[in-house]
Amino acid sequence: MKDIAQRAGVSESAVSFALNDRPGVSEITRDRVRRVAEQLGWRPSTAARQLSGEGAATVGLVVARPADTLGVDSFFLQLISGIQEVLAERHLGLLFQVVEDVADECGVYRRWWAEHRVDGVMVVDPRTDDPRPDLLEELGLPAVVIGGVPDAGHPGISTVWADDAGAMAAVVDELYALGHRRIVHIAGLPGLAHTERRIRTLRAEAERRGLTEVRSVPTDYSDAEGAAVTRRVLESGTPPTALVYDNDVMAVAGVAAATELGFLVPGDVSVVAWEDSPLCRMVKPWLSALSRDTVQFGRTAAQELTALLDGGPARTVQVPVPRLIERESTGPCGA
Amino acid sequence: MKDIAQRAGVSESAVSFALNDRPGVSEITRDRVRRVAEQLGWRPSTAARQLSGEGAATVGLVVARPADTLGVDSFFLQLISGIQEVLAERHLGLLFQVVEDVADECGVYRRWWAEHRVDGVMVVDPRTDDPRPDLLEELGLPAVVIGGVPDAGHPGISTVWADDAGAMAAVVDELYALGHRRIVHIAGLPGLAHTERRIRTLRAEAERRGLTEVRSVPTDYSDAEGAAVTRRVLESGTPPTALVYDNDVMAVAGVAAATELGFLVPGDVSVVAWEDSPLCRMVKPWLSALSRDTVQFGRTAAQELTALLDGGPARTVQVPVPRLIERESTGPCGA
DNA sequence: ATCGATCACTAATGCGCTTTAGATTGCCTC
DNA sequence: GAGGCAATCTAAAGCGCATTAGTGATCGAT
Repeated sequence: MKDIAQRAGVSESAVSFALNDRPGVSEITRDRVRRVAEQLGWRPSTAARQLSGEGAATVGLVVARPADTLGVDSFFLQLISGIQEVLAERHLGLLFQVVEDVADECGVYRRWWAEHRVDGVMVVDPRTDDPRPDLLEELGLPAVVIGGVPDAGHPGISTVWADDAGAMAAVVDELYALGHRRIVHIAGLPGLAHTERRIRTLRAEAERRGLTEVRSVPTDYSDAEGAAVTRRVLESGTPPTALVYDNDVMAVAGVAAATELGFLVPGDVSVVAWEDSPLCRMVKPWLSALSRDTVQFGRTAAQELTALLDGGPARTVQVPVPRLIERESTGPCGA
Repeated sequence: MKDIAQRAGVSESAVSFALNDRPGVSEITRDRVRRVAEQLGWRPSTAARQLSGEGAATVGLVVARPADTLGVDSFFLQLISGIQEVLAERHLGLLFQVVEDVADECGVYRRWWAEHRVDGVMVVDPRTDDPRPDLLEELGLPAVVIGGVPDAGHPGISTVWADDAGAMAAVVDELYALGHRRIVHIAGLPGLAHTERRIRTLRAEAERRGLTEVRSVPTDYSDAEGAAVTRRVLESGTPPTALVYDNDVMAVAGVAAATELGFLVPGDVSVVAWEDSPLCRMVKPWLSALSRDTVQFGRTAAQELTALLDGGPARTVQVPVPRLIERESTGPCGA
């Protein structure tokens, strides 16, 4: 920057004004400085900038999942690439961290905050009794919760959410219409907010229709548990005629398990996967799935965060309800 | 830090000495300062630290793949979680970015370098005629190339690599032993170094054995192309009796496509997937796959980078050769 | 008893940038 | 033509830390 000042024949302050579109320099000087800066390939040192009051030009994302259950679904990378698109435009960096559990995650937030490493964070996998919003509010770290429930309790935190309840109701509607009365929901991790919401909605919908043989079984999202639970419920006295899996991986593993037990899909049992992905079209029968635009989800979340960083108010925005794509794994109830 | 100095009754310099294990303070003062710092939950501002000569305490990772082909395989998240493990110990952050192509990637490196944002980077998906090592060498940015070939041309850059050639040779060995003489390799992206290496090795192995009906077909790694190529080669006059897929996703899609055409796996055609993952055990038949410890791969790479940051010499380290796990999709040649 | 050396600590500088408080000039007004 | 004002620019301070050059005090050696 000293170089620029020298070459342009002005003071460093003038350079700062010129490059940050601040008043105090004439247009011709501004242009000259800009040209010199460009020519020199100058970029402001984020460290120096940050030290003098600006932000860190970085947002954080921490994922709390054990390594082995992390890579199985494509959700995260899709989400991240959506986030990136928006952040890249504004030259914001994404600091990414994988940890074991939520306690560690809180530790990371505290550290980032103390080190002034990030201007804001994106929180994924919101949970019931989640300590993170409280913490972030306390730290004063702008945040957007991805996939949470609208939460009036934290005025500084934005929420981007999909209507899982509505989607679950739609799935039950459709299965009911197909004649299914015994439905098992192979759910995801018990602590997650959207898992609980789906479970509650399923129960409510069942009660509304007077269905007694409808239930949810929580799992860890892994293919192994998906298959195991599938075997268990299908081998019970009165097996369900429809299975709803909370992710694509379990659905695929479940179909394989069912087939092995001699159950035809969708003849004997219908299957719905909550997350759509190429996977659902890679196995036969093709899986009916709840589809949403995960990349767009990420974009929306990042937009909310940048809005927050710009001093905007916290908002709660809803992304489109996941749509049920009926393929080959759902059909009329045969039992 | 000023607070700490005040509360401990010493100067800021003393605090700095104490907390950085530098000589110049007595052990009792050091302890006292440490206690106060801990009590206050103090963490050094990375920005300030960086400004006074230290590094950014951050390493960068940029992935150049279009969003939709990104999430399909579990490779990246596995790799990243391995990387994280090592970085977290040293309180190094991981700056992550997804871009469209290598040109953009180079732009990101230039920007990071100019902004002093990272101390080093990890390069993935090395290519033939890759511009990145040259660039990084020019910028003087410590780097480790993940999955490259040993490269003597860049003294400042470490390489962590798996012996794809050896693995391919082992696969051909095994398939040959099973009686297969017509083999098609459904390869990955043409520009990638390991793709080319696998293709070359396959050709060499074929020539060595006098096999004429062995070839590679490059793809974009997607399930769609995997299935399409599978259909094309199986419908040709003399279809291959063994297929080697460069990733798990294409292998699964390929098996589905083959089955649909009436080919039995492994009766009519054997299938090997290059990358092992839960996916390979989720479909029937279970896929024989080349397995390696991707998380460990990431750990090794991160260790090399930290060694480089500590001023160590650039090295070339090899991770274990992927092992062929024979499951149900390979068998004796029936044709 | 005096000098140099060692130890424990403090004062002051600089990293690269933003920003506030001047300084200088030209121009307008009455 | 003197005072005032806007426009354009410069000087200087400060962000939080590391580091270098100092400052006393204590100690052992002569």
